[in-house]
Amino acid sequence: MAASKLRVICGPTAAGKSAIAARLALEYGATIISADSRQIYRGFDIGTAKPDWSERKAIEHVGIDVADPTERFSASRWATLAIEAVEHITASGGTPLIVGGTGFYIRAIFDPLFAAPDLDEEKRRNLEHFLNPMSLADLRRWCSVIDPARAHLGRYQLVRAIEIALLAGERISELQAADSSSSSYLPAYLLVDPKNSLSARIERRVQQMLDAGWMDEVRALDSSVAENAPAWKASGYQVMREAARGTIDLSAARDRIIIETRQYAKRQRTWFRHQLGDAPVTRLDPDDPDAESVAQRWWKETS
RNA sequence: GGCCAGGUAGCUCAGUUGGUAGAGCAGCGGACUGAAAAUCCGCGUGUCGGCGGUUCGAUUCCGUCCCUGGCCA
Repeated sequence: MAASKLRVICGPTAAGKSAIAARLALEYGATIISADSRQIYRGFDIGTAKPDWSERKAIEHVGIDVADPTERFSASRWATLAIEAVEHITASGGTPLIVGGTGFYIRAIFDPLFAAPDLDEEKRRNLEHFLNPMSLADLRRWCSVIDPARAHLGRYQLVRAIEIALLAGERISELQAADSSSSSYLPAYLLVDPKNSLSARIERRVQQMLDAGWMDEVRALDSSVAENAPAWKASGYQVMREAARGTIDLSAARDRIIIETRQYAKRQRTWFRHQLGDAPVTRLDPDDPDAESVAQRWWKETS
């Protein structure tokens, strides 16, 4: 069976992906699948720039509000959900459009993750109990013995590599190499990135979030969502929580959030620069006068 | 006007008993296979406020001027 093409709009945060996606989705009757690891969480709305209710009424969105803030989500869970949505939308005559900035999630659709070995939950908990307090340097030493190909990575990756090696007797690096599964989809990327104005766009958007009542949202979440819930890891939320509690003042919080968001956007740019593989990528700068025609051409070329 | 404390990287500052300097933050580059808005790795030349003087050599000592803050008039 030939792989079918899937349209994906990606790019750094605050680049203007949603606006372009909304225009195309309205015009062509598409359903948007959000590829965003923070918009999955219920209640974290303003700071994750979820589409508001009027937008969601006009355009069908999936992948938003699908998890409780305390749940640890995963790339494979998202990929499963997204593929199901694509199949469902296609079967009922619609057109799926993937839109988001979580590159790792998006890649999991087109370059499927290896089938993870089942780990004994109790053993895993015990091992994590042992591993979590370890220093980064020690974790790295362990990993360089057990699965050296992963020893250069970050803390969570090291822990996972050690767990899989010790509990399943397999190395992630080898599971990966041995994995031959392939996707039934091919990506057609529209990479949205304002070369010069991203920083200013971020600043503007943070201010808009503040004006839209972000502080009130965070105050309410602080009293109802556990402090260590994964959803709090979205850019700005921990700083806003500090501001809501009065530990830092609002203007300092605002400055800090702008910085955090820029740093995140920079990591995204690095990802999209190197991790998209051989797939065709159409670049769009929303500041260019021909942005709209680039988007239209991209849509029509992809069928 | 007088006295005091400062003026060193984009910012906050350290330092050089005279041999032209380094931290944090910011910034930049990179990694990434079930936590990814996460987790990590790498990158530090800048008239050491200006001009003179002493010295083989001054960012460092001396003089002078400029700027900022504080106190006194």
